[in-house]
Amino acid sequence: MTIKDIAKLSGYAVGTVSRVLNNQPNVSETARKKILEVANQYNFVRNTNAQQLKQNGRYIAILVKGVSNILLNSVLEIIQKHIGETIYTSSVFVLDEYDNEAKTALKIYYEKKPAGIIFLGGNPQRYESDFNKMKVPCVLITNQAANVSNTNLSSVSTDDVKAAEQITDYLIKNGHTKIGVIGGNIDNSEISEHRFEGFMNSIKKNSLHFDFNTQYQTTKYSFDGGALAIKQLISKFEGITAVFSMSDVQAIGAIRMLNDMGISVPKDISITGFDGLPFTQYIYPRLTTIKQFEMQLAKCGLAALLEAINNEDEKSAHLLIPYELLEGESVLKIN
Amino acid sequence: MTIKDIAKLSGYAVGTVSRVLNNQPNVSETARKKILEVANQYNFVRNTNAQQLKQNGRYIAILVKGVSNILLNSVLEIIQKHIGETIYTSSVFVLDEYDNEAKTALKIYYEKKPAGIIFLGGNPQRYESDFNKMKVPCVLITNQAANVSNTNLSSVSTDDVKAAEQITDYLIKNGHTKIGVIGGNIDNSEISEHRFEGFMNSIKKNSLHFDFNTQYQTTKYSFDGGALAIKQLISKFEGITAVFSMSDVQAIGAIRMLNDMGISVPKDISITGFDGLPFTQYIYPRLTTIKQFEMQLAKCGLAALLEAINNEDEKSAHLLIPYELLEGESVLKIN
DNA sequence: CTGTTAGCGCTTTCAA
DNA sequence: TTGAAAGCGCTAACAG
Repeated sequence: MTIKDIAKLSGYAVGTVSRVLNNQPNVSETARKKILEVANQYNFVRNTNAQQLKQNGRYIAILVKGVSNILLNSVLEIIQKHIGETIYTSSVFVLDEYDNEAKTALKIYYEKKPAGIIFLGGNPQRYESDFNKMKVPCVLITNQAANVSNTNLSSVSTDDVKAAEQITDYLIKNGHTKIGVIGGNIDNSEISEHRFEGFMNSIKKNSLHFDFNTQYQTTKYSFDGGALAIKQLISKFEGITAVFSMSDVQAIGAIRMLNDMGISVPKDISITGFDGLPFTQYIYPRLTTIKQFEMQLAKCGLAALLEAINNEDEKSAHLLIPYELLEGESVLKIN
Repeated sequence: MTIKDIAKLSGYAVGTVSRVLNNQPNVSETARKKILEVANQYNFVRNTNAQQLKQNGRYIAILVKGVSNILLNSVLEIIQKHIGETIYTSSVFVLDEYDNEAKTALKIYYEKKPAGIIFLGGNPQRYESDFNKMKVPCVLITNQAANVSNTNLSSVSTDDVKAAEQITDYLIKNGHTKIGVIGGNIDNSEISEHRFEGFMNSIKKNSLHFDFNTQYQTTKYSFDGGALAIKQLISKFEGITAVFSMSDVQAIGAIRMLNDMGISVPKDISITGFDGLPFTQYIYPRLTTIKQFEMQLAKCGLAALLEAINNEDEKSAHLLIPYELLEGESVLKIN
């Protein structure tokens, strides 16, 4: 079944069929009806390869960095659904933590000539030389990409700075002053940098003291990372009563490790997370954390990309999405 | 950059360039070298749309049902990586729980003319009329598809029956005889059916009594599903000391609900899960569960598909992958 | 409003 | 071993 067949069957020419299928004007109602009828009858579906070959630019590539990231997966699902309602087609490429997202994107860029690229997670702009070769609108979702010279790149992310500040405020309000931090490397992870910035804003605002060497533990964003980090933090930070952890998974890993060491959460140590993953609200103790809104991240991200695709002269945008502080059971009020 | 350009630049014709790029014979070493050199120099990448348009059949479609399923996501990641090492290209389509995977697959089938289709999760064969229209090898991963007339469909899954039997044996060995079950609808979920079959094998083998009405609670595969189910189970099944839950998420939901009701796991009630998701080993109590091997599911699944693609006359295969019983802390030895 | 046709970039015969 | 050329299914420009 090709449009040629449909043309023959309907008695019209391929041009007319194509016009109907693309909802273009300049087609009589009669023709439209007849052609649609035949197409439906034979369950006709356009060959996207041929279509894409002609009109380079009805295609959006989605790169997901870290499939095991539950947050990204919800966002992905929403985005795919919405793209389906536009004139664009899309497909998704899955990368693991160690892949170079810019390199992969570049390959796809040459291969498929997409109209736009969506990065879920990752930091493509870090690999400047590859990234800048792409002359296509890109949007980075969940990670922030401000301060980037490349005007192709928009970003939509949670306001990490504000959120981190608020949850730290919450710890302090509950009487904690000796707060340790579990996070990523603030020198090469934008996310960690922003969350640390927010944390420090709160610390300063409340005139507390913070010694990076003894109170901050750099580690991976994983259960094990959290487990390892808390062990070191406890041994080097005397009197610690609370931990600000930069992700839910690290917090969960830390809590488990504390349990294994005979230290109870929140009785002995309070802990907060970041992300608001569903499962954190089903464990004991329910985690006090920052909930990110997947729906908004997804919708705004896609909207920003489409905007950039359609308005050539549009500058890149950098949006911040609201968040919510989930009060769980992992923080104890002291004093 | 098209192969035409490469042809011009290298002094050869497009035909020769194409042959080189496809590693075909009948090309002189000189030509091969020269062309590869030029291609590399200009960072040439073939336009896959044009390629696919010609040779319908170097493309594998991957349908993922339920993105939030962590197990499927690991499997997906591995599969995509491996396809990259073959002559095939792939892309993934994400469906939610309520989408009809057979319908979606059929659309892709017409649109893209794939060489094969991989279903991660889902039960496409349930929608026979649509499913049977597809004359392409398909493989279903994580779900079992035996007893299916359609010889296009292979499946690779964990041996649910055996695994369920073994973990039930484990409960019984620990002194439990009053065991409730939290699972899906065994009438329309193959997975639930198999796991229940295994469970019953153990029950019978150990000459225990089981009353479906009071001891089985049907519910969704989700945290909330588990939470709701345990509540009902407890109220209708007097003397219950253990719960066989058909998924980790249901088990976690149930444990949280029990906590909220002041019932302790495993002190008052023992619970087992199924899937072996990473986070179940970082919570308290560590879940006793069945670990499925993503790596093997992925590799065998892809292998089965490629096999079916290459050997037209090959019958569909139905593989069972081993599993492992993870002994956590959610089961108490009684008696 | 409709039909005809060039050509997207590639692979693959066929002939040289 | 190589080149020339047909054509995959579609869109869009042009002619009518």
